[in-house]
Amino acid sequence: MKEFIKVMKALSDPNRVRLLKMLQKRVMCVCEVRAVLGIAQPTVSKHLKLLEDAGLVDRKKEGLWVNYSLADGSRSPYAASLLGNLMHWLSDDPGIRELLEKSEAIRREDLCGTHN
Amino acid sequence: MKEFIKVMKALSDPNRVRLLKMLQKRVMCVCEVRAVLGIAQPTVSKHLKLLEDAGLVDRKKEGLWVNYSLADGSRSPYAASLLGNLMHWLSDDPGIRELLEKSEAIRREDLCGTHN
DNA sequence: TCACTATATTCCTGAAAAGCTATATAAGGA
DNA sequence: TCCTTATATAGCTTTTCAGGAATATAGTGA
Repeated sequence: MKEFIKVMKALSDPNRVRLLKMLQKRVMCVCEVRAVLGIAQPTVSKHLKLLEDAGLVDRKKEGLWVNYSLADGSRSPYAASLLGNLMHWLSDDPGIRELLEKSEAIRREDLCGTHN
Repeated sequence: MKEFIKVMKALSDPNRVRLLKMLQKRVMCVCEVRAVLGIAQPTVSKHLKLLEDAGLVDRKKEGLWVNYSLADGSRSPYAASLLGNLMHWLSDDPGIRELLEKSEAIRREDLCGTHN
């Protein structure tokens, strides 16, 4: 039950759902997410940690960056099912579409070093 | 997005999930739920209202009682999918098994009128 | 070793939510 | 009409959680 609730809570926040929808398209680092969602960097890190604990996201440190990607679902059957559903859910949502466009236009090299 | 979040939030509480698992077996009134979950009657009513708003549960007033049942999913595709998954999810959970047994042993005629 | 930078952690604040008691509403029977 | 009873709502308290600012950690390169 605890595992199930953890996954559901992770999916109960709009910014975390947006994050997952973006990760469906490509791997992202923290500062890219920050730029697209328009929230502070520590907030992004916290969301990502929550998603990782729920088995929804994998992290891979590469040099100074940390690349986050959708989990394969091997850690939680609930996460696996929900990620599968999310693939088609909300694809027509205007807000999601807008975010995905913004996400495509962003390059991490342009973001980092300028501020944070 | 709002509809999606509403469903996920509704499924993020253990007592509401227990409630849905019980409703998989049979229709229940508020005081039956109260007796099985061991929480106050107003709390049960609030949970049920939330589940109804999310399209997960249907209510049908019959005389003095209100009978709650699982929704057919026609009001929300998210609710429909999740209810489908819930049918097999958590069926082996010890806490859920225990609740279902307790639920079977309860009759609303024995509960009501004594207190509330 | 020393700066620089991407990410994580800590601490705080305000809003949301679960729980309760007390009260209101609604339906049935006398 | 009055009383009883099942459920809903209001008001309150406590806990949880999203958000931000400030600080710590961990890589990288000079």
